[in-house]
Amino acid sequence: MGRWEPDARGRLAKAALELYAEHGYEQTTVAEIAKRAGLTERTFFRHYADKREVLFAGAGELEDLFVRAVADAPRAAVPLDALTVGLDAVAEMFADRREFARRRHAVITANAELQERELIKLASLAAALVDTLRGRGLAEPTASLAAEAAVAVFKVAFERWIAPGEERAMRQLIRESLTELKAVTSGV
Amino acid sequence: MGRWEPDARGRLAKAALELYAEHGYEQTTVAEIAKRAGLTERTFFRHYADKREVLFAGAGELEDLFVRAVADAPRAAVPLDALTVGLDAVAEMFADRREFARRRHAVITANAELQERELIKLASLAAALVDTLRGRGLAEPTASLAAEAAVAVFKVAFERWIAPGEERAMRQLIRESLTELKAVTSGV
DNA sequence: TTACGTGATGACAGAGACTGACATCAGGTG
DNA sequence: CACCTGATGTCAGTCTCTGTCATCACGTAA
Repeated sequence: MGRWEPDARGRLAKAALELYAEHGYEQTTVAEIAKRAGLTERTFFRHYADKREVLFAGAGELEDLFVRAVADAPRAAVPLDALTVGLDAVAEMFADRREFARRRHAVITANAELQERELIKLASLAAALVDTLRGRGLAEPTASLAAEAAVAVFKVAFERWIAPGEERAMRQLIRESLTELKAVTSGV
Repeated sequence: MGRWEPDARGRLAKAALELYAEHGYEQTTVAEIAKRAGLTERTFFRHYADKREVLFAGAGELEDLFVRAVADAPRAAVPLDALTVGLDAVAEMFADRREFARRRHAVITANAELQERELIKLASLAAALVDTLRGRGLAEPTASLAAEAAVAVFKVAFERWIAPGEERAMRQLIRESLTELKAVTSGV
């Protein structure tokens, strides 16, 4: 056995989600999270930049996955179709984590600071998509608008996917949201 | 003359923007802002909920203006046209404040925490637009997608409007961004 | 085996954001 | 003149987050 219990980072994330869910984000102190994980407050801040970031460790991977899928989409694909390839990749990644996503999202929805962090992660995703679309030859401001549209579709589809009782696959909800977006922007 | 210098709130906002621009947001303490405004730190927090909010006092008015314009758009107007009425109202409100908007936006762009706050203000705007569109009879998720699209158009047009050397009116940039959005979502 | 470097953690002090409670006091009101 | 009100000041305290130094199991090389 090593000197320390393994996976300190994961233990902190687990303790934080539990405590945020049990007592609320604001009512939970970092010292409490660290204690439940068998560590000290100082060590928490070595693993996570701040008290919010502990809920968003997976955002980078989601961004990488999305971006890579868009970049690898057929060169002939129209921007929105390339973005759809990325959306499908994200849907697949989430597929078997619906309950975890529900718990996590309930915590975030209950607190404005956490929503802010979620929004900037989505903004970062949008910015990365803009770069990728530009790399595919799309000009501004079209690239920004297409990226924002794709993120909007993701947001809407995700919220529907985690709605209580919802059982349809995220991929299907993404398809429906894309269709709705096309309809509403075509001025019907 | 009254017991206190007038417009404490405005003095705090002015001092904060100046100091954030001069030394950066993080390097500025609330005590310094209060001192420049001739007040104490405690009084700052009576006027603004936190150190960031002092830059976003106008967000509520922008939201009200936008929402009211959409609500008052002709009943026959298609969602995107109603939203365009709102965008035009916002453009008019900004018209004579381009230099102030540039200074303020430069401060926000330089700091992630301030960007988070900006994003949640835009999310609040989007949520208010959803309510308004629902009031006009639009169903979900179409209402959410239309609102997100309108906010995306605003973001893109605003950024172009404050770009160095840009002199075109915001209304025109909004028109162009709307056209781009329609093109990209129609799959061209 | 011994000496040394490395990396994850702990301990501690301190700055700064934010809050609650109470004090102050000019101006209005009866 | 007594009283109330509202904006501000003062002070103590909690919590987030950071810098710095100490600790110590483990791996590596002489």
